[in-house]
Amino acid sequence: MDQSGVGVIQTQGHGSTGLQQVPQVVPSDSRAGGKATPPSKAKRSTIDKDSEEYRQRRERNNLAVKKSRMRSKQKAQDTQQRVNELKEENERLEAKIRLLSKELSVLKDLFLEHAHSMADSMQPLCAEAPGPRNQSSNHNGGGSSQVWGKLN
Amino acid sequence: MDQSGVGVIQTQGHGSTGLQQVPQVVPSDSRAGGKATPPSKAKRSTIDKDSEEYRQRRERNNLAVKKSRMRSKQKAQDTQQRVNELKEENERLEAKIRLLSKELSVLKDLFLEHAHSMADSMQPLCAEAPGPRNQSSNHNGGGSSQVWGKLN
DNA sequence: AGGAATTGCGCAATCG
DNA sequence: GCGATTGCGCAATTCC
Repeated sequence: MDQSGVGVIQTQGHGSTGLQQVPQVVPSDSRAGGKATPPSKAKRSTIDKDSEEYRQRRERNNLAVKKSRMRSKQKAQDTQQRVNELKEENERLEAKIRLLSKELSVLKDLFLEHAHSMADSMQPLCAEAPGPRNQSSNHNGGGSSQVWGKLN
Repeated sequence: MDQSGVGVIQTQGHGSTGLQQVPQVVPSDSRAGGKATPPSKAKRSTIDKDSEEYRQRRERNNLAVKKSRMRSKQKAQDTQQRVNELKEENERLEAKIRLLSKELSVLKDLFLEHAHSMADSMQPLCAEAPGPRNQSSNHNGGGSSQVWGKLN
């Protein structure tokens, strides 16, 4: 980068780049709201660019601008990074969900098995034997499952 | 906003705002790499601001700049929104994890209860009675729990 | 009243 | 050669 910015830089007329100009801003009146602007004195319709005070103000503002832009850029970067962090966390959470789901599934299978063996040991009374011996609990993809209906 | 930009605007020297200047860019040589810059012809060290072609280039560039900045801003906004979306999703996932954990806890309690009643029904043989009657399964905050050790 | 912070804009140098 | 980026300064506004 370079950024000679051509314009009106030198604090004075130090004469380094051979640049010269005399813009002379003339805002005519610089009023938009139409309020009452006591033009008392009318100042000098030409903002003396050569004024010491003017240059100081400009320089301070330029500094502020640079600072503001730096922060703006930094913030953008931070936001981007936040996105990455959140993405990672999301994956971790999803992994955990997969794990918990699997555990739940296993436990439910164990439960069914137990229920069946208990039913088997009770031959005399209540003779009932469901068809399929089940195979892997209820694989409900994503519906809270609620254990099994009861047991909220 | 205004953006008189002080600078060198008028396509010509139509003289409307009383602005006047004679910047005369003189990059001296505009060389940094120190490579060989065949100064053949040497062109005109002064870029005629009044050139028709110059104004066209500037105008096109200004347009491009505006466009670029718009996109940049848009991108930043999108990124910010992405953060919000990810945050929401994160909360959803965490809620789901809480739910699954609770279900798991309940199931484990049921399991223990069953185990105990089964042990109770077996009085004669294997006379063994652990101390505490357990109270609410294993509340391991966040360690995969692995159901109970076995059953990977 | 006033300075710092923002913001829109144009310029010029670079980049691709 | 040209559009896209980028750093910078200016000026108007806004914020404090």
